[in-house]
Amino acid sequence: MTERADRAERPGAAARRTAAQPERDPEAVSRFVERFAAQLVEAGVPRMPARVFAALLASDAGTLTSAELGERLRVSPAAVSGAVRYLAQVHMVSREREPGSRRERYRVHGDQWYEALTSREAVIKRWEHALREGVDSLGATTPAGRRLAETLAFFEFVDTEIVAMMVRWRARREELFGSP
Amino acid sequence: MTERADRAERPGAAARRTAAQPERDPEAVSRFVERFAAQLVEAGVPRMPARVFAALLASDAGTLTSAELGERLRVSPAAVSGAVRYLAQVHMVSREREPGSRRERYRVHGDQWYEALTSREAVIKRWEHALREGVDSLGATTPAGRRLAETLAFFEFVDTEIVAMMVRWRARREELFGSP
DNA sequence: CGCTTCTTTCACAAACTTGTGAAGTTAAGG
DNA sequence: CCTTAACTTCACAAGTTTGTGAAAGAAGCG
Repeated sequence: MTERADRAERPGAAARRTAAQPERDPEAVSRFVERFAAQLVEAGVPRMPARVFAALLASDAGTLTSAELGERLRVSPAAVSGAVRYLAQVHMVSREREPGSRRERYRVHGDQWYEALTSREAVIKRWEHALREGVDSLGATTPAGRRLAETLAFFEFVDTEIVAMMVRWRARREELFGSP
Repeated sequence: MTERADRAERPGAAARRTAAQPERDPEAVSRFVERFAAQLVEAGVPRMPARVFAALLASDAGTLTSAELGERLRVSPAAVSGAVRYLAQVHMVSREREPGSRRERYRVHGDQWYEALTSREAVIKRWEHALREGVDSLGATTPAGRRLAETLAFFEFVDTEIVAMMVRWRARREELFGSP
């Protein structure tokens, strides 16, 4: 990826923008969405969920309807549906029904998704389980068994550390951004 | 000379098995390898690299040659080659040339790979970069911009925390397992 | 109630991944 | 030097994954 500084905007633009715009410069938003989504994809998130998620992140309200998502990402309702199902399953978004409309609204929990992402509780638990089995069946006193046991200990350590870390984060966040 | 690896054994364990096993019960090893690999796959690691990595983890010496890997996993040399290239790129294994032979030896750095896995330095750095761009182009004072800024702050926080955490881990590890 | 609007499900085609055999490359050992 | 063992690269076939259009399924609103 080369340096293609195609800025659609000049410094003044941000100031000029006023309440009239439903979302700021769709160009810029889309650029961010695609770039951030690409990074998520590299980290192992399936593509469409990554794009949907990035779009939600970049929305002012932090919520979008299925229709809005389809429109912004230029994909079919079916694709949105699938992506949202995935994201809900891994707790990166939640769905809310808007009372008085059959529209569904998807929301990124600004302050929860990255906690989920970082800790990956379920994933780590399964690793630990597999490692424990390995230690048992290879024998805790064999060189390989010892290696597995150490790895297991590491993940257990991380588990507890992350809990503490998130506590510190919430404190720091308050300090930086004020109370939620 | 292929079979001189994997032999630093304990008396008790050796008694239960027949003395001449090149690796402990290949059945059990293979079962662990496939199960652990499956978990890695679920976490986003490509299949063959995951299997190769698990096989190395479960080897007593912590190293295997390309030929040994191919044999244990029942795959072609080409597959091993590709998998190893991937793993080396993400620093989960390193390759060493055995002097006096054209065999290459792949090693899992018992105490480094999970550090790499956990911190995912490069990945997080790229996320931060994408987020910074996003804050800039959406405007730091817009709601969406603020959300991105907070996410960015979180990752920066995690960066520094993880460094400290790994220091604590090394201490704990020594305490649990003695010096490296 | 039934119309209308929105969402989900399903079968399938296109696009991408993976692993293979075979040919190519490198370097040890005669 | 030439042979040969060991690994790598390449083109391609098999197998997945993805996203779509079409049709069916909810749910407000008249």
